[in-house]
Amino acid sequence: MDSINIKQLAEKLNLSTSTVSRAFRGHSDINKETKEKILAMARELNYQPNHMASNLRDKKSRTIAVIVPEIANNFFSRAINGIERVARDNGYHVQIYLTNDDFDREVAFISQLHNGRVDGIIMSVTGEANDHSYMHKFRKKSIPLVFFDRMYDDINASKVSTNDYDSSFAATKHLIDKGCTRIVYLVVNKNLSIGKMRMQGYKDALESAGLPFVENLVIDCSNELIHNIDILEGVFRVIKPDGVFASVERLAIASYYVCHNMNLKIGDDIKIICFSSLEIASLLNPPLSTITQPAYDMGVEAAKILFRQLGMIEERTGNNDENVSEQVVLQSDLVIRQSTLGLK
Amino acid sequence: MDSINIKQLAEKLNLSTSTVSRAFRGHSDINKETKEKILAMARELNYQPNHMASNLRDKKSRTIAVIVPEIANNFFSRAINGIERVARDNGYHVQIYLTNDDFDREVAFISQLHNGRVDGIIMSVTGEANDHSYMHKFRKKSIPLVFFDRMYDDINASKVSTNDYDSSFAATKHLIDKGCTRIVYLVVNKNLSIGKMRMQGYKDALESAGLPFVENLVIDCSNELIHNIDILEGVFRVIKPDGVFASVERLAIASYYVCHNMNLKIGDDIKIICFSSLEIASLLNPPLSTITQPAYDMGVEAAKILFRQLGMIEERTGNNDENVSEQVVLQSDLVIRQSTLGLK
DNA sequence: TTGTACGCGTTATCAC
DNA sequence: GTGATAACGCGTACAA
Repeated sequence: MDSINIKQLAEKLNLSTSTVSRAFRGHSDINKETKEKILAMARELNYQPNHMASNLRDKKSRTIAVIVPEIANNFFSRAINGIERVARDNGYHVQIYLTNDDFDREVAFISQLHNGRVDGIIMSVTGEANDHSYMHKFRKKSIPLVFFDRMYDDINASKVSTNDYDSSFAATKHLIDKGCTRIVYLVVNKNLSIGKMRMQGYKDALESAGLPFVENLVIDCSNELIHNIDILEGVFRVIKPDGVFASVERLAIASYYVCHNMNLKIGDDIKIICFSSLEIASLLNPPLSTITQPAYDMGVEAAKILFRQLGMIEERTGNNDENVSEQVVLQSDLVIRQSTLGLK
Repeated sequence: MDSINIKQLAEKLNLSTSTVSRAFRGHSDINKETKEKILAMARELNYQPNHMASNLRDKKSRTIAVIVPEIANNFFSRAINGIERVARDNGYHVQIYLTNDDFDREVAFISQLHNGRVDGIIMSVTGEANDHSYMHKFRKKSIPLVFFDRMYDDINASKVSTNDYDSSFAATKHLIDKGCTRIVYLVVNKNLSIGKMRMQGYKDALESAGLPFVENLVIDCSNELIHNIDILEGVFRVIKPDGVFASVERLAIASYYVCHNMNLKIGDDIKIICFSSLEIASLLNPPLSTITQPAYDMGVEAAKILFRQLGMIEERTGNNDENVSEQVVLQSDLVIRQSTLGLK
């Protein structure tokens, strides 16, 4: 431990620690020359104010937490990219927490983070239907929380989402327009509000086209590829759907594997569309039609809201009420490709 | 700010702060009953020891930094996944820093992190050929550093890599075996040691097959898809290679786009193979042959080394020298798919 | 313009 | 088994 502290630096300069401190904070008046001298010496000795100490003093960690289900996932990694960008611009640091869709871990993270370690939290929740009233306990504390994409409706916090209902409606309608009549809806977790919204869009699109909503066509899947392949093989064999609407990317991927295995021609025998952030959707065999969410922008928006609540950015309106929670809805893009078109 | 501190908690219990502190640290002897009473009250008042204060006291942040070029990237996001896993198991927190391949940012991060904010650093460097002697300055400090995948050879630190040379040799040999004679090598940054290793494997494989190494067949690319497409269109038109060895995934992706545009049949007209962590390589059109790196495991290894150096894990050997830097080499897998096979 | 002194919240050391 | 106290490193009110 050969790092130097403010006291030692002050001694070397024959100055008091307060003066040295001032040189870094820029605050109070300080002689231009002494300041330069201090900074020069600091550079030479490679001194930097200890953050733990500074943070303890002004009760700010200059750090935010990002809690997500997983990171090896196009959507979340891009969102984090956006968050990091904004955080860095504001001089903040970003801590990552992965729940792996484990509710207990989520609770543990949330609890641990309310001890001054971070100034705010951005999160996308696990899908567990458990009681999440535990969060209320923390909502009363001063640390702001922003949800993005996956959220708990019953928690009062700022939220960044996309127009899931409209997108789902449009995607389902697209399948119907292309001639599908037996469209399965693949979902991992029906309890998530986002899952509900997407399913509602699917339902309503069916209805408005005069097609019945059949409970059996809603397929519960998991996060395990192997498991999903099992499930879908059964579904494709028994139900013989002519359309697949996957609420998340990995379910479309599983569908592709199964179709390839079963020699089903995607686009012809069965049309597939899904929510996805896959940048190479057009390179798949066949190119995959997607509802593309603005993942990066969602991260940026979520972070901006958080920093606004942290007072780092001027309020959007003249309103200075820090407790107002913002709701932002971004638009997804429906990108039609071969998987829902078939042979041209 | 309605969070409570140890003093207030102590008052409410008619105890001293030391006793309360002990209840949490488990340390010294403490009456079972008082301890329980304290923990109960703590739970009720939702008290948690302030980490800034604890950290300041014992000079540990229980936090590590992960510096990577980007996160919206299969390889890095999986590696981070592995790192987070190990960190969490050790009760550590993970901070993410993205350089976006900007050398200045890398330097800035490294500098900022040496003020007690983190206890250790895991990083994959930018490709810049600049002078990185600045790192030496910090190497002397006590905070441990572990490189993974992309590293600076001249910096003495622990390193986790894969058998890049062997993989490259094998991949190139595979192309040659499949009949390729004009194989281009696509690279983003030739200055990286990893780039050099991979190119050497390519070179040596050519040589051992009696093929000449032609400087013109080494194509410098960038990180911009649009730009790479431009470059590759020219290359494919003028040089007319029958084989492509992409040193990173995104260059293979760009090649796919270009081949699709130019109506080149991948696998037949031109064979493509690359380093990649793409889980859906087999769903591409055509399925992409890859050298698959154990990204997750690399993250795990890097983190384990770091924690070993932090003294969190018992040393591997009986050797207690903390300054010994470890070198770990993991094996990549060569996975042959249609992109290098052509029509069966 | 600079120096002095205190407190941020915790925990280890020492005394009782 | 418990309480008082000092110190971690910094930043600011106050004094000079």
